[in-house]
Amino acid sequence: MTLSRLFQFRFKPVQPYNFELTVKKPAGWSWFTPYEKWERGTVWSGFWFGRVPIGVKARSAGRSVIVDVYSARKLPKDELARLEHQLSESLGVNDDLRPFYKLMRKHRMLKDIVKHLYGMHEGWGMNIFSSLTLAILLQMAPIKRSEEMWACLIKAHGKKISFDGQTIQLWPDERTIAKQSPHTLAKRCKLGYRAKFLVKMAKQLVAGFPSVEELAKMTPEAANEKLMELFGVGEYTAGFASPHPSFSLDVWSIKIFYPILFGKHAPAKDPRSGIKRANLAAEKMWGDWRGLVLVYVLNDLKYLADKFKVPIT
DNA sequence: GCGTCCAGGTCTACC
DNA sequence: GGTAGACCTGGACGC
Repeated sequence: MTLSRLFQFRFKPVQPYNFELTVKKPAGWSWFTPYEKWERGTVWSGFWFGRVPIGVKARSAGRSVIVDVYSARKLPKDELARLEHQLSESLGVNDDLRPFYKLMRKHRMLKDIVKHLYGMHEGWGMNIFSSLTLAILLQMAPIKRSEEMWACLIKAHGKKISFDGQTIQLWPDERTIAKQSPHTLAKRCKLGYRAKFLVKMAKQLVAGFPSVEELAKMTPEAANEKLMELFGVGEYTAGFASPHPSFSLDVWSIKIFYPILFGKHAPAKDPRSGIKRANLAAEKMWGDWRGLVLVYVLNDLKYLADKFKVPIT
C-alpha cells in the first residue's frame, strides 16, 4: 500500500531530550515496529491508527522534533488532533525528567545510568494490539525465540506500507488475526499456546475495547484491570501494553532488580517468588517513577553487569 | 544421540 | 482465594 504525505507536526520537547535515544533504544527496542528504518538521524516507521495504517518520518531539528505523517486517505480534523496528541505522547515530549534524575542520582548503582542515557524518554505505544502481541510473544521464551516468532508473524500477516521511498512492515492488526485459526497460526509461526491467546484477544478487541487514549485517562490500576479482561493478558502483559509507566518484573528482570533493591542476588531456586516483594520495595523507593527506572535499567545492562556483576542472562 | 529442564506468563481445575 | 499443573517449542546441559 502506497501512502501520501498528509501533514507535518513539530514538537518542542521539554528538555533534557535526546531524540535518538528515545526512538532507538540502546537495548534494541524499536519505536513502533521491528522493521522501521533508521538513517542519519531520521527514522521511518509506521503503526495502525484505528483501522488506518499510518507511516511516519521523524527527525530532530535543533530543539524540535519534526514528524511527517503519511496516509492512504485524508483524516478529519479531530482525528488529526488525536494523532498529534498520541504522537507527542509516543515521543514523551511533554515529560519533565528532572525530578526523576534527582531520584536516580541518589542510588549508587543508578547514578551513572543518568549520564549514559541523558534525555531518553519513554512514550506510549500507538496501538494496543501491537503492544499486546509483542508482550505475548515474549512470554515463556528466550528472546531469540520471541524474535523468530514475531518475524514470522509480521512477515505472514503484517501490512507493508510504502512512503517517502521506504517500505515498512507493520505489526498485524487485530482484524487480520481475529480471522485466523489458532491451530494454523501456531503451526505456521511456531507460536505454541500463544496463538490461542492472540486470536481470542484479537476477537475481543474487534468486538470493542478502549483506545490507548482512553486507557491513559484511566488510573493505572483501572487500565491494567481493563487490559487483564483480555484472554492471555495477566499482570506482566498488561503492564507492558499500558500507556501508564509500569514496573512489570518477570522471571528474568527480577534477577536484575534484586541486587539494585536489596543489595543481594534473587533466590536462585525460585526467583519468581521475589517479584511481589520487589514491586513493593520499588514503589517505596521510586514511587511513580519506578516504571521509568525499569526502562533506564534495561537499556544499560552491560554497564550494570560490568560494574556491579548484575546477572543479565 | 537421547532425555530432561526451563525460559522476559497465564489459564484452569481443584481444594 | 490460593495453588499445582498444563501449555508450545527449542536450546542447553548431563549422561
